[in-house]
Amino acid sequence: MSYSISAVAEATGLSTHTLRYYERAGLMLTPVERGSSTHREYSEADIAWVIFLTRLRSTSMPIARVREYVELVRAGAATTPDRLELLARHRITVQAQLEEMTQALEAIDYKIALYQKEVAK
Amino acid sequence: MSYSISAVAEATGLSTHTLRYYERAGLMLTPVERGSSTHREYSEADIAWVIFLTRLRSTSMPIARVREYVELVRAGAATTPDRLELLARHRITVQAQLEEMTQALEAIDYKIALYQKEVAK
DNA sequence: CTAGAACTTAGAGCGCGCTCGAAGTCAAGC
DNA sequence: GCTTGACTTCGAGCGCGCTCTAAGTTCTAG
Repeated sequence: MSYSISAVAEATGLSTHTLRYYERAGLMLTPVERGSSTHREYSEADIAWVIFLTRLRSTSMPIARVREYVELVRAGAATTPDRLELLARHRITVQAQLEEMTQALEAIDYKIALYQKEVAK
Repeated sequence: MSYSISAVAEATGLSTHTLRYYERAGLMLTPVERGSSTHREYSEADIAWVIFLTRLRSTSMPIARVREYVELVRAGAATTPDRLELLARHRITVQAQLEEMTQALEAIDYKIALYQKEVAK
């Protein structure tokens, strides 16, 4: 079973523009298949990868670093330790972001509480 | 007691460039005082505001929306309900970001675990 | 008093990550 | 077979948020 680019766009929340851009940018594990036509045919595995990709992006991994990671994957099993390290490093930044965001949420909630008290008067 | 721009930069982690940029962009509650010279003299309140500002920014509130908020604050107590709504709306996006990031962390941890198993072999 | 570091303004420049446009090709339904 | 809308490539354009530059002024230490 394969999926059109618009189906994948719908499924992932990315635009078709962005999907093509990611492919051009070398972020796919392999170029997407074309079947008999010139149209892209995404496999389930492609979609799973795009979704993981968006996880990396949503935690602000720069596209260049995603590409590094992709290149390691393409280079085969020997790069597992490098991939591990890349992800472990990224994990640290995600943790930091989570903490920053939690702090920010507290600050916002504090102000909200003040304003609610004020409005309730 | 007042603080030089470089002291504030140090305290907040922003660059002096960024601090001036924020002021120009209308993100300060009032323009920073100049005392007897042309140099900025930040008050404690200014610093507290800059820090809150960075909380909004670190949760991806666009500068234009921060400015809206600032303008409401400047407009006085009558705008409290509007400020409340603005922050409440923003809170929703912060929650969403937190959830997205938590999901991403899980995905990353899953891969890390796989790689660790692989490496341990 | 002087040297040098820190500050000033205003505008230009930049990096990132898309996003769009143009011009053309292809596929599905009538 | 034809129309209509989705697809193709590839380069240009854009919005955001800084970041830097230049040229000049001011503060501080010796």
